[in-house]
Amino acid sequence: MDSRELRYFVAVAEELHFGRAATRLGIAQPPLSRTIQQLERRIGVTLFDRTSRSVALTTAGEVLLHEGRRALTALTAAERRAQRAGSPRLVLATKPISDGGLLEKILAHYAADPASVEVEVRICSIGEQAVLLREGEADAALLRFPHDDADGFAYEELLTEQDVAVLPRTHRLAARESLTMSDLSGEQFPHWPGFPPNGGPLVRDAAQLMQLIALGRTIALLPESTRHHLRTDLIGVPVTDAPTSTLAIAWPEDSRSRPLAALVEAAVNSAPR
Amino acid sequence: MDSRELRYFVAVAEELHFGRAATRLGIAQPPLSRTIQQLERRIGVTLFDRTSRSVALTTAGEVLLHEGRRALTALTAAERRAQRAGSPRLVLATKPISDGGLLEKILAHYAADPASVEVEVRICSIGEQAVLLREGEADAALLRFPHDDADGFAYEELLTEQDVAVLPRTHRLAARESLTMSDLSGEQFPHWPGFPPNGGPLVRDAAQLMQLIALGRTIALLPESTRHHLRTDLIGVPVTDAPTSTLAIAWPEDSRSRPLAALVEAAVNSAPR
DNA sequence: GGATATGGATACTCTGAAGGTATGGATTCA
DNA sequence: TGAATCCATACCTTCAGAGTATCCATATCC
Repeated sequence: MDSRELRYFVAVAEELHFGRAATRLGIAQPPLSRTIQQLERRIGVTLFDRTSRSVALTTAGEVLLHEGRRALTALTAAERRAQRAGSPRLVLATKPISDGGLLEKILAHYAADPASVEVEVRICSIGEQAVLLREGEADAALLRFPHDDADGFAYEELLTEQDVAVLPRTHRLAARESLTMSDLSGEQFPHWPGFPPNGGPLVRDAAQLMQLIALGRTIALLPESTRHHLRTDLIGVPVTDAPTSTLAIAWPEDSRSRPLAALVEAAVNSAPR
Repeated sequence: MDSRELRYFVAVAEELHFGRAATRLGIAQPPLSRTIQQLERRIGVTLFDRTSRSVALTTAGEVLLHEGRRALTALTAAERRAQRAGSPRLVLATKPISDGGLLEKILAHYAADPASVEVEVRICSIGEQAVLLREGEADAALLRFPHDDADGFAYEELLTEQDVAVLPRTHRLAARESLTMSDLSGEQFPHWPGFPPNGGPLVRDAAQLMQLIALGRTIALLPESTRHHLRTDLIGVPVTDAPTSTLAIAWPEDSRSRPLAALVEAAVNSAPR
């Protein structure tokens, strides 16, 4: 199959509207209609049930949307990885607050390796690391289980922490030595992107989250290590029965790059124990 | 990136010769040279070191070959899976001899499910199941670990067996009650495709293997269950310290098809214990 | 060392696929 | 019933991709 056709198909499948999809693709509507028809004819299945008023995916269309997206990201990933293969430099994707204080150690450890190359650290917004890794923009990423998803990646677990409640210092529970989850039952938690809305404010990055907590609009359960770099108007209070999460370094399963292997090793050696 | 360019690149990378690659692609050499030049220019890296006498992959080229092959199979897989999504039918890929006698049970179990759909069984030659699964030709495959590789697939282990030595009845060891690996040290084992040559005859399918064993040209270590359907001129002799192998059913990690889930369940329920 | 062969690059020509505009025809809605 | 919406069709245009002929560099051989 031609990747152009697939890109067009995905656009229509996402918009469920030929006109809008055409605009998004920067072409006129008629050639888009034709291309989709050609695609359907060539592969021999109907992809959309369309009336003159509505467009809906068929079962086959749903499958093609799902698998096709994968194929397209694989395509762009191939290109990006090839581009970056020339320049001897690693890109490490990480979230701003949840590196468990390990990031500096990892970089120092790795830099001590005489064969080390330059490491570019890309601070990502929430959930973005996996995308960067999948699209070949990054060589490795620090992920946090179970929040992040490592399917299709190899990974090494680095450290497991319990969450603490991050509260404004003015919060009624801020002075407590420790809390239990039931103490937090009435609280408003943030709405993480990619998760179902829970009534809380939508949060895209760490600074924004901290600001919202400071304003008393939400509170959050974050890994213990974040306590070391909280703003002065916030406080982290232990929660005895809080969930734990595990920091891991992940990389594309099939990568056989030496510098990457050294970086992973440095990360593992930087982890406690 | 355009999939056409990538296909052209892969052809040249595999042939390391523009003329041959062009022939293979069914086009003339000049447009191929131009397309590769355009690709290099667009992504900004040199993919081949070429003199007027030789063509060699650069590091970036190697990366693109590896990743690009993946992307192309993902592309064809997307198409095949979409094509097959319409017709309610499952394709199960398996090797001819190594189903552990389980295949019939699985099919019977599954057919008993009132919601079951037709199952096409594709008998594969060695190592072909993973390819069929990867390319979207099959919905599930019976694999044998550690011989087969399940990377990128989900799987359930079904049963573990110890290998027996399959010998011609005329073989000097054929009458023995049992053997050890050291008894077999002087024997000629077959050359499995995809493995380094070991001097033995290259074997592509089961019938061929059995024939070669009967002729005394080779012997093989095969799962115990194959003893039930050996030719009468062959015999399977237990080997006390032979390696074990595990039969598993594998499927594309991200498949969410109901009939497939039912088939997997039937397979698990068909397995001993 | 000159003749020959090999193999990728370049110059040019041409065709068809991809894109554009105009419009048709079905459905919804006021 | 008329207007609006939206996908399909008809027809035209353009440029990317394919072809042929040829050049140029290097290896090979007598």
